[in-house]
Amino acid sequence: MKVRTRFAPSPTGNVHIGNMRAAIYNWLFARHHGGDFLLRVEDTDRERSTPQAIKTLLEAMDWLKLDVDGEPLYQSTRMEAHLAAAELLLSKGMAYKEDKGGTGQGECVIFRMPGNDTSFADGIKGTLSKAAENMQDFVIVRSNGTPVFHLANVLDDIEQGVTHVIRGDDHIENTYRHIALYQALGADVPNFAHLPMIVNAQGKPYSKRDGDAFVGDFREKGFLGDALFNYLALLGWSPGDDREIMTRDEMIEAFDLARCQSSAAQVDMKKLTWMNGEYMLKLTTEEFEVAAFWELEKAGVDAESEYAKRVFGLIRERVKTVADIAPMIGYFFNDDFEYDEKAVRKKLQKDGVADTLNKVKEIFQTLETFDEASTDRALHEFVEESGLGFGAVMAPVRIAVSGVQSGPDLFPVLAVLGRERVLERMIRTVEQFLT
RNA sequence: GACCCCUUCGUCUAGUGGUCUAGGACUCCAGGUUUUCAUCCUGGCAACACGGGUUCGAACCCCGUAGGGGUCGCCA
Repeated sequence: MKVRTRFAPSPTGNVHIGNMRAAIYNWLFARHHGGDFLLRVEDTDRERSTPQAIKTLLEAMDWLKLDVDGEPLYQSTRMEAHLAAAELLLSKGMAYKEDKGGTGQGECVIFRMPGNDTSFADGIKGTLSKAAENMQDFVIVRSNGTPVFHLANVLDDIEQGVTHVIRGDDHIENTYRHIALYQALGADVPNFAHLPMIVNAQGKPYSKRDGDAFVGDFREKGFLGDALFNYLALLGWSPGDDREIMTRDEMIEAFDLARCQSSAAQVDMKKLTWMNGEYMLKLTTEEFEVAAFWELEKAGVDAESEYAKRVFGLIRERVKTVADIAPMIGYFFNDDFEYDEKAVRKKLQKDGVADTLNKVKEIFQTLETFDEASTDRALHEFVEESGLGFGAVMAPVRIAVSGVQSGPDLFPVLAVLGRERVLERMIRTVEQFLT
């Protein structure tokens, strides 16, 4: 039978990375087996399920390149079928109505647990079981007449022909109920696999306060979709060898539920950042330029020029995230850049620095050409003649033209900025800090 | 409280009875290359939760304890 998995989020405007990882595993599993990966939008909460929220969800999936087979099923269109099934269960005596009283809410429909012990083979955790006496009847239709999650979820999985339900392990308890529902409805029980949760840096479940846990946040922080996908895929799963940076095809080929971890995993931003850096390196020059362009647009800089492309080339291999780009090269586009206080205090405001900068300025003025090779040669000569350390010359010059003490190779930076700008900045720096 | 799940370096993990004085990656630290910055290279620190069994032999099997997490009739 063809494998069919699904991702069934409720669109609330944010997609938690725990959910998104579940989506990734469903996708990987389906692709590995040549099956279908389906989407079901559980939009029964009309308040929160706005068109905007659904759009956000689809964008997140698109960003991670999780392509869906077939049309998405919107749960809100299935209410009649859900209620009809409830009626059927009622008529067979498998469910009953009850007025919970007190609140005067009216009668709800309650599913009657069949009273037998249940166990199932979880694809990740192995055999799980629960005794009948520990399972209670549960509500499937609210007193206001709307179907509850358990009913809707199971019916829609049946409708979509889902063969493998891969979801968070907070659903384990629900699974016993769902199995009873499948059986009561005369449907085949699918295979289940329960993923451990993703926790915050304190090892606790993510809460609203933690931030950091929504897919959109990672995008805003400058991470690449492919990198986040790779990172999340490896958070709770490993191919069994030492591979970490893997292509989609490699991950699809190696993916196996049995190799998934059954304990919770913590997100490590440092490792994600490292991995993202590796992916930044893999970007083509064009892809990098596009990313850099948008970052600068966001910062209000017009970066559509040959000059900008030269600047991008300087930092091409030294950014870890796309968010690193703008702050690293702001001084190329803005003459009123800020000076880093610490850099000024430690490297600039020292005896002799004014002298050094003035001399270097004079040297630069007299150079026949002002390019990478000539400035390089000239500064080396100056270092030798003056007897100053290389760092004692380079650092002040760098801070004078960029405001910071670290950055791309200095000589190319000088060349791209051009003689005029370099001289202006050196003069201004001396006036501002050294007089 | 009841029921269920989980437990290898700080973190992600490899490991399915002997090859484990426990391997890799990220982080961190120390050297080195680069007469700037970053990269890069080499090395180092660092773990089988605890206690009992079973076995010639246990990180791997069993039991217990502790700790963490989840669920507990109208959220999904």
